[in-house]
Order: sequence, then C-alpha cells, then structure tokens
Amino acid sequence: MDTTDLKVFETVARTGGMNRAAAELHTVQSNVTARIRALETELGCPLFARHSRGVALTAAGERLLPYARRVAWLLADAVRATRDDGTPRGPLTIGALETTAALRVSPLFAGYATAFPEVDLAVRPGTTEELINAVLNRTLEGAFVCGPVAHQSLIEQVMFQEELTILAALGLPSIEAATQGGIARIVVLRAGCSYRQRREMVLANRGIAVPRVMEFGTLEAIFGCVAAGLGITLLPRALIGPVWRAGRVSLHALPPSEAMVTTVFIHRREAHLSSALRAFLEHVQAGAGYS
Amino acid sequence: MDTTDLKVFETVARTGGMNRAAAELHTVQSNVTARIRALETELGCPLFARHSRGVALTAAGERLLPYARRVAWLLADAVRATRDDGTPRGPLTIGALETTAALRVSPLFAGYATAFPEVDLAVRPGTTEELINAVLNRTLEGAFVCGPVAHQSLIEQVMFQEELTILAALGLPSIEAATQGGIARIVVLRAGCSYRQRREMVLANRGIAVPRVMEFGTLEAIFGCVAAGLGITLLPRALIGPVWRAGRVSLHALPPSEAMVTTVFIHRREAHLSSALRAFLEHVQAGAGYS
DNA sequence: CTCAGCCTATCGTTTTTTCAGATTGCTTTT
DNA sequence: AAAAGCAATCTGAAAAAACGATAGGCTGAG
Repeated sequence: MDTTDLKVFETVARTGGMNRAAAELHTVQSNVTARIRALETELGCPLFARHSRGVALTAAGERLLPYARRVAWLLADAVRATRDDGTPRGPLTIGALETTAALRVSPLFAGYATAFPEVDLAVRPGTTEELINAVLNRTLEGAFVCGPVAHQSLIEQVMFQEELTILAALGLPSIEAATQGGIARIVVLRAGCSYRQRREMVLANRGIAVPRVMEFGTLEAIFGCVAAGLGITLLPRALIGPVWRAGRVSLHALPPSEAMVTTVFIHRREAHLSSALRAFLEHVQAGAGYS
Repeated sequence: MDTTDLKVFETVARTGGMNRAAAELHTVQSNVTARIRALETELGCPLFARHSRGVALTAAGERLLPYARRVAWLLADAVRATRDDGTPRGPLTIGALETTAALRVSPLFAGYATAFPEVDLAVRPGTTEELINAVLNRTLEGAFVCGPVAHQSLIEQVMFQEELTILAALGLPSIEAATQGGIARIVVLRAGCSYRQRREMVLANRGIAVPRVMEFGTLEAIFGCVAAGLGITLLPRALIGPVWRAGRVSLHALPPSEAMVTTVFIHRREAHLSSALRAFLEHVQAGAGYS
C-alpha cells in the first residue's frame, strides 16, 4: 500500500488504460502493470477489469479510488503544514468575484504584499459557482463568493456587505423607464456574471423580460455602454460611486431585500489553513471596517 | 513522502528514540536514521532535535505527526473499505456498558451470529468514558454507551431507553429507609461504574452521602449483597426484573427525570462503516422493538 | 576523572525492489 | 488479412532499501 502505487492506481482509473497512465506518469507500461498487480495482490481482490480497449474499475476499485485521492490530498497537506512555520510565504491563490476583486480585494493587496513580501499572491476571478468548484477541486485555497454557500466541506465567513444598484443612462427617472415595454437590455461583465441570480430576481419581480445580455470584459466598457444608453447594469454601489459622481450615469436604488448581498470567504474545512491565508484573512478583517 | 517513512517517523516520535523505534519496527537503527533523514531532506526542515538520550520532535515534527497518524488510519481504512464487498465478514469488536451488554446486546448475538457466520463478533465491556476513548483510539469500531455524547468526530444514534431503579433489601419501604442517617452503602459492578454519574445525582438530590462503594464483578454477587442488606444499587429495571420477581429484593422506582437514561451507539464519523457493523446495527434496530 | 552505557551518524556491503525494454498474445479496426 | 492498440510476462540493469559494523558524543556512576 505505497503512495506511489496509489498514485499509479488513480492515474490508471482516471485515464482508463495502463498505456495511457504510463505515458502520463512518464514511465513504461510494464511498470504500471506491475504496480497495479502488486496492489491487487496486497488487497486480495482485482481492482480493474481488463478488456481490449483498456481497463475499467471493478467494484473494489471504485471503493478504493476515493481513498487514493484522499491519501494524495492528505500527503500534500502534510507537506504544506510541516513546512509552514507560521510566517506567511509561498504561493497563495485565492478566487474572487470580479467586482469583489476590483472593489474590495485589490485595495488590500498593497498592504498585504508589503507586510508579507514572501507570499506570491494571486487572485483568480470567476463566478460564485466556478469559484466554489475551484476551492473544492483544490485549485484555489479560498475564494470570496456571493453567500451564503452552506456547503458541508467548506468553512464560510461573512466578509463584506454590498449594496447593489441599478446603473442606467442619465435622465432616466426609474428602472421601468429604462426598460421600454417591459424589455431590458442588460450589460454585464461576463456571461456567467457574479450577480446573475440576483439580477434575474430583480427583473422578474418587475415583470421585465431580458431579450439579450451584452457582455463586456471591463468595467470601463460597461460604464461607457450604460452612459451611451445601450442598456442597464447591476453593480455594487461602492464600485460605481466614482463614475456616478462624474455625472456620466444615473443610479437607481433597490429595496434592501433586493439590494443587499453578502460576500463570504470560503475555504476547505479539512485542509490545512496556511499561514499565508490566515494572515490574509486577518489583514482583510482588519481593513474591512469601511465596508 | 512514503508511507513507510511516515510509519517510521511516527514510531520514532512516539518512542522518543531511533533505537527504540528500530526495535519496535524489527529493523536496524541505521535504517531508521536513513528514513528520517530522507523525510527531513524531502521536507526541507529537521523533524527531530537529537540529544544524548534520544530525539525530541521539533515544531515541524509536531506539525507532521498528526498527518502521519491520519495517513496511517486512512490507509488502513482504505484496505478495509476495498476488501469490504458488502457481505459482513471479518472481525467486529464493539464495546458496551456491562449492563447493556448483558441486557440488550447478548440476546441479539445469537441471531446475528447465525445470519452472518463469517463475522467474528466480540464485545468489550467498559464505562462510557473508557468506551468513548476506545472508539476514538480505533480499538473499537463502535460502542453502546450512556448518551448523549455529543462528540464532534463521533456519530451517535439512540438505541435503547433504560429505566433505572433502586434495588434494596426486602422490607425497606423507601430509599431513605435504606440509608440510615443519610448514609448509603452502594454496591456496584465496577469502580468506574456505568451509571456512576446518574447514581451520584440521585443520591445528591436526596442529600445522601456515600461513604464507601463496594465493587463486585458479577451481577449475581450484587444481587446477593443487596438481598443480604449489605447495600443498595442502581440498575436498569429490565435487568433486575427476574431477581425481583424471585422475591429476593425490593425495587424502588425513581422519578422519570432521574430514572430514564438513553443508550446510544457511537462510531467514528470519518471512518469506513464496515458491512459487519452496518448489518449489526440493522439487526439491533430490527430487534430493538421491545426496549 | 574515568569508564561504561546508551544514543545517533556514517560507511560499505548485501539484498530487495523497482524500472526499462523487448516480446507475446489478444482484440478491434481498416 | 494486415495493422494498430492494449495488457501480460520475462529479463537484465539500476536504484533503493536494509543490514552490520564502527565511530563519536553525551550522561551518570564509581
């Protein structure tokens, strides 16, 4: 029951073939066969059913596979935890909603980077769903997403409170006025936008249909489109404050039940909480007074 | 980061010396040194501080140790889960309070043993505290203990409901009468008796002091002592029913708040639930109608 | 102070395990 | 029928692990 055997096993199970696994593991097929055979002998039951196109997991193999993954994760965590002497260092990749990254996370970076220069900080934007999956996949150590999440294997803590507002062209007295005939043109940052669910709720409450969602990659482009009367958008008030003050667009407040969203930070429950992440969270909470 | 390396590491950490670890692992000391050295090289930090009387864990070693244990447990669980094809077999060691074992568990054994002849069933008696520790130590797969337990890493389910009663010599009209001058002589099965906490509560509520607890290894001896007027005892009603009906002793009921105790079955939350244990629980719950 | 006892580190040798390459046999596809 | 893809097996080479002996350091008893 060696860790390398389990790694080989996992690769064979994932690729569905010993040749493919050998190629991925940079070794030869005979070696893979031998490792699997050793495992099968040790466990006393076949793990794969051999057929002409490769191999398929047996029931016993299916039972072993999750353990193989967990062992690999646990070993990786053990290395990280052992090396982590309490001073934040090394890579720290976290996720954030695009607007959260721009509005909340970016301003905190300078201070964090100065305080902990040995940390290689990276932020990956994405939607709540993407980010949750990335955290579960161990691609990200943690993420700022739209809460509540309530996932069993994730710890979440409320970090920010955002007030969403409708952003429209100047001179429009209300949301309804911006939607001629109950039809709204929506401008968003990305197709699977951060606040998509909330946006659809807001529009559905008013009986407004959405024929088309226009996607622009940058906030500046969105502001330009809204100012030009191309459509409306839904963004955190703090984010669009400067643009509104510049007199380019008009804001339309929403009732609190629709406007308020909480941004939570999620990370895996069972995993090692790295010093870099712990320090980051302390940094965020220390500087989060102005939410 | 091999599993054998982790096992060697754990042994050295536990025994506090490479020689002792080598003896326990049936190998030579140089080998242990080499394994530890390999681990330290791989992790990039020393795991032990060497001194003349042996070795002591460094901070990094302290961080690694729990992971080494978890990996070992996970691997053992992986083997068991992989080999477990759904038909109960192999060893099944569970714990139970002495009275629960006698009263509830024993009657269920015959049927279980007949239905699943491949299971090697064993029951270990003990107090609630001992049994909880044994389950946490992985000495027992599960145990019947006095609930509620409410431990984070244990799953508990209510199995039986017991009514405790005072057992005293014949002709004593009340509990108070059995305790001359507020002093009771108590007869128990074992020093750290199953219902000790409850017993102390019952006596404290009545202002009865306990000068001495007499310990007898068998139920029959307890019945004899109580019948002879040596003291009183607190036992499940169902257990002492036959003796009482034989007219040897007198029963004194307690108010429900004092009398009723729940017996829960506990097992580890994260561990593999073996088919043998699963079948046993189903068997118990199917036959538990007469609680 | 000295020496015995206990401990770890190191080195050379032996044993075991693992790896790599070639071959065989089977099945499916062309 | 030939070709391609796949797993099983065998063999020699390489690597790793285990072993045994020795050296060196520290402690405590005499």
